[in-house]
Amino acid sequence: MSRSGADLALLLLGGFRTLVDDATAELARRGFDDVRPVHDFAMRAIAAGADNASELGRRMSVSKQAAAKTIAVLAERGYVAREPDPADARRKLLQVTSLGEEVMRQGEAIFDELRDRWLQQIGPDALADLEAHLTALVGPRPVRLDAPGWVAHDDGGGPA
Amino acid sequence: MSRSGADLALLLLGGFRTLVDDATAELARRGFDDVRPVHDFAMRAIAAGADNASELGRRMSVSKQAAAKTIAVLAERGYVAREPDPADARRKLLQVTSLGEEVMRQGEAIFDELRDRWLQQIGPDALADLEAHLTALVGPRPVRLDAPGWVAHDDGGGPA
DNA sequence: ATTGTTAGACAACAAGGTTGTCTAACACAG
DNA sequence: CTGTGTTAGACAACCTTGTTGTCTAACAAT
Repeated sequence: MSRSGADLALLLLGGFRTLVDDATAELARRGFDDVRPVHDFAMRAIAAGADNASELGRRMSVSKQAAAKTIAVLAERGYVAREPDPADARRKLLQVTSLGEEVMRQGEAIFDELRDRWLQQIGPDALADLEAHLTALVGPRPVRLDAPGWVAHDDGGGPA
Repeated sequence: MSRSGADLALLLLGGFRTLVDDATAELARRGFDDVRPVHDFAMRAIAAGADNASELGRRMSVSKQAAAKTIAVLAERGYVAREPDPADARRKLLQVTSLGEEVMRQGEAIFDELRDRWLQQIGPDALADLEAHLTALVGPRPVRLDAPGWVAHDDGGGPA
């Protein structure tokens, strides 16, 4: 019964990965095989007002160089456009293209469907509790999606 | 305030990262500043019987080359030792050193303390529920800790 | 003995991150 | 207007964790 703290961590990671892997697979099935959740996340930040690389970096708690790399990929694949900012010649204005918006729409729908499936499995009350408790525990920390070298151990059951 | 599926994913990631970041920081504070949770995880697998690179790769659902790289790091830092296997000249026997065992011990203690803190915050019942539900939702999938970009690489590379 | 499988090493490369350095452009004194 | 500081973005070197591909040595089994 009594689980270890490491199990808990693994469980959370497992939940996250289950969701994300399924979503990515489904997104690929729908024709977008070159987008990852990070990209979606970045597009959302751009759409929400982070319209230049430095700002995007700040919002994602990542260096501006890292942000620039992500943007380069996104631009290359046609999900965001870059134009010179008329108001500041240093800046390049970012804009999510209609293709990018389509990805965000589909991504959202897929994640919602996935959540719905969970809802069916454990019931609305349990899911609401889970979310509420997690929210309380995580607190108001900025969302970072990076992190080289994370996880912990398994213990007890042993990796199957 | 019905949340979106994406929020749920972010919440799970947030929970995981909270735990892991705190644990890594605490481990560093205790003198182990060159170990990451992945390393801990690998050591545990080794201790649990994955005593050669190929087997370790299999258990961690990762290529044997990736496993070999991790082992190289672990060996370099003195957490595992490699000796030739007398029974099979191809193999190199892996063994967690006493230093490695110390890390595992500390890591376990830290994670348990962290879980305890959560327990204090939301109560034993809520935590038990959270774990039970997550377990049900994640199902029996193998633990993978990889994922650059959080998801499938369409194409890993290799010599052209 | 030939044939097939496995372990491990080496190499090239992907994707995401980090610093550091540099230039162009802005902002704001004085 | 000019000097000084800050900011945006680009470029480059490098880290980490992963991926394939290729190769040799060693084992296994016909």
